[in-house]
Amino acid sequence: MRTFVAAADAGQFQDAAAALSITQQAVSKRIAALEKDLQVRLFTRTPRGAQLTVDGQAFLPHARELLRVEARADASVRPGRRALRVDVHSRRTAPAVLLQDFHRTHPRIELDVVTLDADVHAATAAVDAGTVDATFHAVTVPARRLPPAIRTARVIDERHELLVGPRHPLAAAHAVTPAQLAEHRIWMPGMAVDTEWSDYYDELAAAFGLTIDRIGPVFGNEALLAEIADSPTLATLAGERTRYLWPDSYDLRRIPVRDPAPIYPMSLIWRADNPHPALPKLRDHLVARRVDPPDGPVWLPKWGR
Amino acid sequence: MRTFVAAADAGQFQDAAAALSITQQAVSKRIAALEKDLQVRLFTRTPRGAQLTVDGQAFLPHARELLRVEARADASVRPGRRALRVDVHSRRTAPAVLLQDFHRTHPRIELDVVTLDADVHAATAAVDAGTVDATFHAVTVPARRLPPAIRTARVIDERHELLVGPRHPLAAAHAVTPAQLAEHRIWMPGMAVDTEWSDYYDELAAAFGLTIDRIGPVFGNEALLAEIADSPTLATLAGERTRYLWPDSYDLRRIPVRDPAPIYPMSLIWRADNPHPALPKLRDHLVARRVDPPDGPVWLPKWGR
DNA sequence: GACGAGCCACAACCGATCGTTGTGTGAGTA
DNA sequence: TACTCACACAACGATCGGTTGTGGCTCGTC
Repeated sequence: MRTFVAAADAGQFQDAAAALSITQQAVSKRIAALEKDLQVRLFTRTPRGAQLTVDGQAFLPHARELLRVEARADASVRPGRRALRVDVHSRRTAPAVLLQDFHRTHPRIELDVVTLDADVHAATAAVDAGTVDATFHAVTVPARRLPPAIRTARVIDERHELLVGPRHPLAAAHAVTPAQLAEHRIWMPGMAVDTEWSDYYDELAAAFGLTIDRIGPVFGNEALLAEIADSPTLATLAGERTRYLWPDSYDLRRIPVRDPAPIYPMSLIWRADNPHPALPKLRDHLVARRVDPPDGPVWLPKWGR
Repeated sequence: MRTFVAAADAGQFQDAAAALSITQQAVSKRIAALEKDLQVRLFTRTPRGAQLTVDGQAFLPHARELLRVEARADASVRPGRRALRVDVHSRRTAPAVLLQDFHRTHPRIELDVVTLDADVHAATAAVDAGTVDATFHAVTVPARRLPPAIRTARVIDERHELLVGPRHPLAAAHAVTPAQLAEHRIWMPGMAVDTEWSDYYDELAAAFGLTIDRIGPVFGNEALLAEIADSPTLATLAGERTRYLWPDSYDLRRIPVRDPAPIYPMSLIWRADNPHPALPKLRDHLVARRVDPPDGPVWLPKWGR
């Protein structure tokens, strides 16, 4: 591919060979092999050089694209100049949404979004070890108990919505208060114990007398949404910016939880001595995008106050 | 890359090897070579299989993308299942704009836009020979004088705009008539004689007593625009949907030509027995997009009436 | 019209590459 | 302790892909 592009650019095999530091014969062979593979003639050879055929013309942009993608793939992992690597705990929640927004406004910055499937501590350790450049998590411990090189900045205050089906008693509500939820069953299957999320929802449940039910097999979000759409009693909580997709026929309602609005605070976590040039840009972007303060009364967990 | 993706999908080298019809050892070698090249570990080997490292996770989507691009590159030229290949005489004029629109509404259809730099006859010959699937041109001869397998459909009726700089006497006009243009000099450098375009503009000039000036060296569109921006007398004609880009400082004006509006009629040209499945879709799309009839009085060349 | 220059293709050769078979190592398991 | 499973290492052979050498073609020039 590289040889083909070089030959197309040079207009003749000899110069392309020089540019690639190989012989003209090698270029000829490579092009011939490519043509044989594709079963198509890419150049018309003339005594003045080689000109692209129509097929060659059509192929050229694809070849260039291939080289671009290869360079990006390389840049994504090669030590020293790899893309900014950020861990999110799910590709559907606020951190992923904000990263997508960051990518839109800074399309030139190479970004790799990975999911380590780890809690705060393991993810922080990964940042400390340098396997990822940053992660988004709720920081539940004071700064002095973190590894010394680690820095955090609170960049997300995520409010909640109640997700219910059309037959649920709250289906028509414009907003609900946490106190109102006490009478209803909140279902959040698959939330593991002893994580930052369970800490948060346990404290929330205790504060407002909620019943948050985490039992039941985990069949994934699609199954959860299908169950909720169908049930007159089940409901679940989700972050305001969480991306859920469901068929129109489900007729699910997203109802803001307010007065007070429970806030799930999340921080960007990075290493102070990480020299990646894109890191401060991400931080600035997130700070600028922060909804601060959310309007109306809010509720925060103890560790977030 | 293919081996890496297969191994990542399988979760172990053995199954990937089976899927690729090679031995486990070969997979191991390929992955090791890739890792050595990238200077990064992509898998953690366990007695249960191989799991992606964070680097591997980051690399995987790029690897998949590379394979996709490769498949598209292949499909763009491989005989039998290549992309729909359409010739336009310029990437800036209406046909290219309409193709882009077609691509937006049918993103799944592989499309290759090429420029043969040929007149109607040569382009029609190319369609007849099968080097391109279709071309856009003004058809100046009756259907019976075309090769028997060739079909045409008039799909574009392009109106014109006058392009002038801020010091031109017509700079402030909301519209101009062809008759008004008789007093002004129209500059269209680089328009070769004995082509469909020169035929058209010669007839237009004769019909309204215009002075269309085709002399002068061709430095390209950018140079033309710069000259026009600067001149109080020069003007040029352009198709309504022609994409021109110029700096704001040029302050160029695009003034519709109306009463009557000179129409440049263009047809899609294809071979009746071309079995490419995307061809009828393109034709239908173009017919649906056709502005038919353009409102207000129009002027057409003899061969277009 | 002969000749040289420029460019690409073909042929012979040779070292590197890549896949194969065979074997070793380590972790989990009966 | 022995067995299984999965990956790594080693040796070997075919193929690949590069180089050098050469020939054919076209064009410009004398």
